[in-house]
Amino acid sequence: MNKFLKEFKDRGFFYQCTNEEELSNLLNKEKIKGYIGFDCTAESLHVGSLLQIMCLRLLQRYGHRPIVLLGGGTTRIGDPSGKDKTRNILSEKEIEKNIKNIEKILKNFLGTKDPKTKPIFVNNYSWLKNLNYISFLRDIGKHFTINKMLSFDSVKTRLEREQSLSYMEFNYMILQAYDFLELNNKKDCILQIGGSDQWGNIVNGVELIKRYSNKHVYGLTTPLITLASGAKMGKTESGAIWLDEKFMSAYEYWQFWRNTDDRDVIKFLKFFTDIDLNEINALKDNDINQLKILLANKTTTMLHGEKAALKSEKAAQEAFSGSLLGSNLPTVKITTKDFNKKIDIIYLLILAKLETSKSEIRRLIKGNAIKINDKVISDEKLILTSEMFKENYLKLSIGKKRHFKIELS
RNA sequence: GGAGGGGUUCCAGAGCGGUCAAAUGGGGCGGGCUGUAAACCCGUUGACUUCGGUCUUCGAAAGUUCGAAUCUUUCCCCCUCCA
Repeated sequence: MNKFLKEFKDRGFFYQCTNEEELSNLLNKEKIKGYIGFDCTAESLHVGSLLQIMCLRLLQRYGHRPIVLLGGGTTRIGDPSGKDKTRNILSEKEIEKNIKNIEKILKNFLGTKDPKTKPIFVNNYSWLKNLNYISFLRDIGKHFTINKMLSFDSVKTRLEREQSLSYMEFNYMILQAYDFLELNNKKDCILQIGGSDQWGNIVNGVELIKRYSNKHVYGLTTPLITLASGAKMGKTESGAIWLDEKFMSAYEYWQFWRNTDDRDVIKFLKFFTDIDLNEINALKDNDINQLKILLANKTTTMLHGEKAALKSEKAAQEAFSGSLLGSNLPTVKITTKDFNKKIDIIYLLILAKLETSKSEIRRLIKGNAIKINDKVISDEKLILTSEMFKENYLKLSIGKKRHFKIELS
């Protein structure tokens, strides 16, 4: 088997392939281009897309060239896969903004100096916007039968649930197939990778290219990641795990990985780091907490850089082990002016925007959750005094996991 | 078009004139145990509070009543069955 495919499988990325043997042979013979499409509905990507990104990284590592397709056009339509309702359609401006930001994020993962494997970014709006309806129907539409389109899961579930499926959305799969054709024609792209929910869309593209150009191209899908706890990857109650400093700090990102379930650690090391598989196997019996730190460091480095990762690790050390005042902790500043108003502990948390509800803060205090300099605060009316500050800052903890440096300035 | 069922706090889902800020389960949050894990146990889960209470919530609006999530009317939205 081709080496890339082997590692793809060994890391657990593999779910289905349209023609594994042929693809393997081809990959042995030449360097190819492969693409993944990203939806631009949100301003940023979250951990849910990370597996796909890692696929492109792996491809790149084996000397192939990744193409990132930003769905500027298709986002204007909305993919019905996995949705039981029509999505909100975004404005042009929003989509443009999202695309720029998502591209920036992906460059963190796929950036390289090697011109041969440098990622190619394309926006399908550039070819979709000018499609001529009649010629599109004649050239492309004729290759799709309604009979088959109706048999796709994404369509079937909608119809079964009697949720309306607009003609616009119904066309999504054709457009995605057309994207592949376009990339094949213009960029000589012969592989599309995607999540298992994209299988139908991917196969459509492969078949369209076969019919239209009589060329063989391939599709590869990744499994849906299931966590040991049964929850969905990357969604916590407090929100998505964003791959973007703007929405989630490096420290929080680091913490997300540090808190991985024991049972998922090895799996995640394979999925989300570049660590050699032999090395991971050798590490298996190491202390599980050390492995989590390794995971957190590698993933954070990849996205936010090594400096940010190390800083996060340090901050975590300071926050969780001992009473050392953590200079690397997330910092919240309060002004001397506010301090002079004799603010109490409740107001401090509001002022620092760490909590929004006073009732909630009272509850936390009753539950021994609030600490100043590692001492439990039990008096909700406690006024901040200058003795609490050492060199203008104090450590404030909410629960066991949220630690902050409050700085007086 | 005809006949029914329903919209309740983050979710599921009880309540069907006062004792309802609303059972129960899930989730969240906090505490304990531990390893910043899992499992388990306990507490908590509308807002504000001088901790006595006060204010705002049960699809929307209006009404009946001393008093409504619960009754009436109109409106909006879902679902099931029949044609």
